Parts: sequence; C-alpha cells; structure tokens
Amino acid sequence: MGSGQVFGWTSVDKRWYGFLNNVPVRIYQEDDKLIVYSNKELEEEDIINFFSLNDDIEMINEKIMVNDFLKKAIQLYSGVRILQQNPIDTIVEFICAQNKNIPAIEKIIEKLSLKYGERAKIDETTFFGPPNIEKIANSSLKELLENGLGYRAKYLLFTAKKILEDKMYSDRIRKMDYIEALHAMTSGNMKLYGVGLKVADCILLYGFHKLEAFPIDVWVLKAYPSALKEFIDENLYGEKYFGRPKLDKKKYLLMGNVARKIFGKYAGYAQLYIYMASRNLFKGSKKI
DNA sequence: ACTCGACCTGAAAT
DNA sequence: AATTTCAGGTCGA
Repeated sequence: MGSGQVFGWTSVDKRWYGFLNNVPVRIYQEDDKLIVYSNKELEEEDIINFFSLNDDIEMINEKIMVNDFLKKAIQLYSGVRILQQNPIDTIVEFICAQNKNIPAIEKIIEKLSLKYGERAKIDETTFFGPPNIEKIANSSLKELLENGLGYRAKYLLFTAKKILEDKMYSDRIRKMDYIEALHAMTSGNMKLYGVGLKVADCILLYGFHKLEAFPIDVWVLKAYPSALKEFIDENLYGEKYFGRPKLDKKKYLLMGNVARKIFGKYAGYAQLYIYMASRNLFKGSKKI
C-alpha cells in the first residue's frame, strides 16, 4: 500500500481505509494473515484480485533476479505486489501524478476524493472513495483548478469526458496486448489527452495488470544504469541514449524494450523493485 | 520525425 | 528565511 502505486487511502494505526472495488474497507496485516473488514458485501475473490495474490511471486522473483541489484531490491522489498486497481481510477490518479512529488499527489487526490468521491465511515474513521469520473466530467475547468491540479486540470477534464463518452474504453484496452494498448492510449482515436508513454505505462501496469509495462519516471531513470548495467550494450545503447539526462519518446521505448528483453513478461515487477530501491537510494540527495 | 521550451503547484533542497 | 530546484511528464510549436 505504501509502494507508490496507489493513492487515496487513509492510514490510521497501521490500518488502511479505502475503497476496494467500490466497497469501503479496512485492511491490515497480522503476520501472514490479511484481515479485511467491510460493512458492505465483498467477495473474497475481489480481495485476492486486488492484491494479485494469484501472481506466483516466488516464480516471478526468481525470473527477474538477474543480478545483485535486483536480488538486493527483492530482499529489501519482499512482499510487495502489483495491485489491480480499478482502471478508470488509475487513469485519474496518474494524470494527476505527473510531474508532482508523492505528498503533493496525495494532497490532490485527497481533495478530489473529498469533492467527487463517495463518503464512508468505518470505526471512527471517515474517508472518501476515488473521485467519480462522471462528476469530474460534469465539473468545470475552474472548479478542477481549485484542487491544485495546475495544467493537469484540462487533461483530466478532457479525458474524463472521453472515457465517459466511450463506455467500452476499458474493455477494449483490456483485450489488447500490452504494446497495442500502449499505442492506443497515446495516439490515434483512442488517445487520452494528457496521457503520454509514462502515464499510460502506469495505467496499464496498475490498472490493467499488463505486467510487461515498465514505467520509466525520473527515479527509474536514475537507477537504470546501475540496475541494468551488465545488460546495456555500450555500442547499441551507450552514451548516446543513456548518458543524456532527458527522455524522449524513442529513448523511452528503447529503454522499456531492453527491460522487457531482460525481465520478459514480468518487467513491471522489476520496475516496482527498481523504483522503490531508487527512491531509497537517492532520497535526500540529487547525487547519482 | 525530432528538438525544445512552456507549463501549474507545492514540497524539498540550497 | 528566502530562493531555487524538483517532482512517478506531456503538449505544441
């Protein structure tokens, strides 16, 4: 829950309050037991799906443990999984998340949830569900701007309207394979305004469970050379690409493809470990 | 097809 | 304490 892939949950005394499949829940872990409470109906299957408990994590770790960097990261963050959130919610979240730090993202999502989310109460804790796409679409640019969204407000408004217009959007993306879905979301008639390669990768990984996705943000970019160093062919992918600080489209895709070559269809899991390791490694300093 | 500056805002670094 | 840099990037010229 604290891995940076999910926003909008409330943590009180190591208990998490939030919405799982539109149902308000309280979740906590005791040793190897996951305890989920709700005052509404919730299927066990939904919980298993949300936490991806059917992903064979031992096998995945084995496959992506390609060097000491990954080995150490896997040890350090053992237990983390790629969640399966509501796709629409991830679209909203990761449009808001671009070019912001995590505390700022939490703040924006909190404000949006307060305005556009469902209210719930468990124990003495009141919390709000993820912002409703319909309510966002029916609001105004001016109203959205009150949440600290800045230039993301127009992205969110247009995308909310488009998603609402096309009821089958998620279903169509779900049926596509990873690379097809990536291009659909970022170009052509299914393109979402404000969704580039990075945000699309996050949506595909955390919302659609397309595990080949390898989102490259500033943190993954920083750790990439050390995390994958023995796999980077200096002739093919040398200074020309990885030495430069900024990521263009071509370089983004190339780096993702290299990762997919190494980690296969579990690149997304590798990304999460590398992301977490990088945030720990580079926190409090911009040294590389 | 590629490069490059503009862009909102607030947290964190200097 | 004030100022600058930076953040889970994308758009349009």
